[in-house]
Amino acid sequence: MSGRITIKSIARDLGISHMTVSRALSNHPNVQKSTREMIVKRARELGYVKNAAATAMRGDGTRIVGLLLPNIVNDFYARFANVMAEVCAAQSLHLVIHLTNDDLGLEQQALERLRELQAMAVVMVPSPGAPDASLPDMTPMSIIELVRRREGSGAQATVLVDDHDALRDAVLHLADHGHRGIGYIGASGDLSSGRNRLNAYREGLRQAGLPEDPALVHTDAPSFGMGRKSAEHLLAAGKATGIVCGGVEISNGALSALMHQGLKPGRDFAFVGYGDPHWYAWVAQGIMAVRLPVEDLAREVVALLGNEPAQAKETRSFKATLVIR
Amino acid sequence: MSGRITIKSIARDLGISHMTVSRALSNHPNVQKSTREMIVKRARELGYVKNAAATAMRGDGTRIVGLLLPNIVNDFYARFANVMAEVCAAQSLHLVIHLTNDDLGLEQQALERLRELQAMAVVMVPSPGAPDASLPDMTPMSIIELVRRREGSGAQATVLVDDHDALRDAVLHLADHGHRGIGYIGASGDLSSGRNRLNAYREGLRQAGLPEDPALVHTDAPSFGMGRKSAEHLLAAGKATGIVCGGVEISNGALSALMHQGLKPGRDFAFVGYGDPHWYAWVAQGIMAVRLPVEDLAREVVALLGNEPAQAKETRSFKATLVIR
DNA sequence: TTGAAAGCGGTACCAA
DNA sequence: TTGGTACCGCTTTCAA
Repeated sequence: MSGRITIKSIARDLGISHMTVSRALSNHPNVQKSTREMIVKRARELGYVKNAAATAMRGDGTRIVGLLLPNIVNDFYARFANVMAEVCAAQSLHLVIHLTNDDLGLEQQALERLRELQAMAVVMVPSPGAPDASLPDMTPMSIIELVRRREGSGAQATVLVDDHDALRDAVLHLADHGHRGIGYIGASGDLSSGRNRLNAYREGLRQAGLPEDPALVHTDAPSFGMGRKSAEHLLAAGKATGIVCGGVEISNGALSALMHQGLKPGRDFAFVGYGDPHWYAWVAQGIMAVRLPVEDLAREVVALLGNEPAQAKETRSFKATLVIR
Repeated sequence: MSGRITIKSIARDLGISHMTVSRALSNHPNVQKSTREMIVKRARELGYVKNAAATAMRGDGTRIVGLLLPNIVNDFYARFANVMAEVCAAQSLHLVIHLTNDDLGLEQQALERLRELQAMAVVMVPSPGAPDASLPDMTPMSIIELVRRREGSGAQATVLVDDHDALRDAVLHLADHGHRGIGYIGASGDLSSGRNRLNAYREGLRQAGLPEDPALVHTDAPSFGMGRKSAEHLLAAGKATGIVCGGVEISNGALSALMHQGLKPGRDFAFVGYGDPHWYAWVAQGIMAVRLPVEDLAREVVALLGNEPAQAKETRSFKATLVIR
């Protein structure tokens, strides 16, 4: 028996109607017990699997979930993807990953491809910047925004990190330890998350009774390179004795600038990272960081996958915590 | 206009045959210029995308590639997945990720799901252990094995790391620095890669004129936990002054055992990791490691994706290098 | 309990 | 240059 195994090929093989085979393999009641057993046995022998394309064509939906991340090397995104993959597998969902590199064009391309696949849902970290308003809408894919919120995006739900207190506490902690020049490197205000984090930093300064010095604040489209460059500038300017980061890639970039100059974070220079890869504990005396609730985020996202697009737009957020080292 | 946009709905909308629409949107020559322009314009307005399921049903193949990895948190796998995702996107291939957790059952499940999707190819790191021989074969998906080779697997190709020299050199380097109790933690012999790495370690000992002490060698199914436990045993036994690792997860596990005991790798204890996450450079004085050619592996794998299953089974390997710190 | 027909969205093939 | 038909694999609906 060659070629792909279908219910029809099995039916031909057994000399019966393909409908009987279909019913037997879909656990429909109206099949004689003996017939069903024979069919199930033969199907197993032949290694039959249902053709997902045929199911999709009938309008029964795919079990495909898209995941759009800036990259998957960053510890935070990797861990998120890992949990997502595990939970999706448990529900026999397919996880299709696309990397956006924080680029609107790549993001748009990925969404289009997912629409071709008829993905049932897309989980995405929206890229910074304003997308072309004339783009076709993505219905009927339900879209869940992660970590960042894009205004007027038509997303069904948003799952955010509430990092306000953790970032404010980071500033307060550095101030408590005598730092007066506390720099901030974060995302620009394209997305609300960027603005919120900057506000948390400012509130920290205010509560510590420190003035805000614009020279100590760097904001732009977040990336590893941006974090590194900003940290280099802050170090060169010499006004800062500590840095608080507001972005996972920024954090690694800024850290690399410090390490490159031979500065030991926590000893030569105060540093609070954003996102807490396990190895932060092992660098120098351990690197302080804002820890993100990855597991909570992922589980909430998967829980939302089942929801119908008809539901009201929902926003959930989970608290980040400051890890002091 | 509601519902999903199809060539038929567009045809109805324009009062023409769906065949003309199909031709216009597939760049067939036999369409009048004016007609084509009108169709293309309308399709763009409506946000038409081709239905991938319909294409698949016709037997034209999907553009889906499966990727099976033990996990995606480990730096090596994450970087591999990242490069794969980038290259796949450039060729408008869909990358479907499944995590196996090095478990044969999960691996088998993932393969079955991918067969339902009619994935054109699967790239997989085979799990340790012997799979049930009675399992249905996976044709017509072409399978590419990564990093590990499973004997008699029916894979179309295998892309390996040639780490022999790097591991041997690691042992020689430690011996040069006066170490006589050099432990090894690696995978057991289920897969050839495990055996090869152990052999490289042995050859290093031989060339260094050191005897092999079975108490210094730990091999088992590779995992973070196995690496950590093995390292703890080696440390407790007190015969080893250095450890060489033969596996990416083992390496992180063993390292965590050292750090947990407050030992500084490279100062209190010699340590050679396997796989070289960028932060290895930042821990203690920097951690020595066998660096894997991630980029080469990924590009080779993607190059092989295009090959027809008819091709002879091909094996390519890329050299790892020892990074001394 | 079983079977036959129709349709999902495309394209190859033929007819006009 | 256009249009009609049939088919891919599966299930819903109706008929036997």
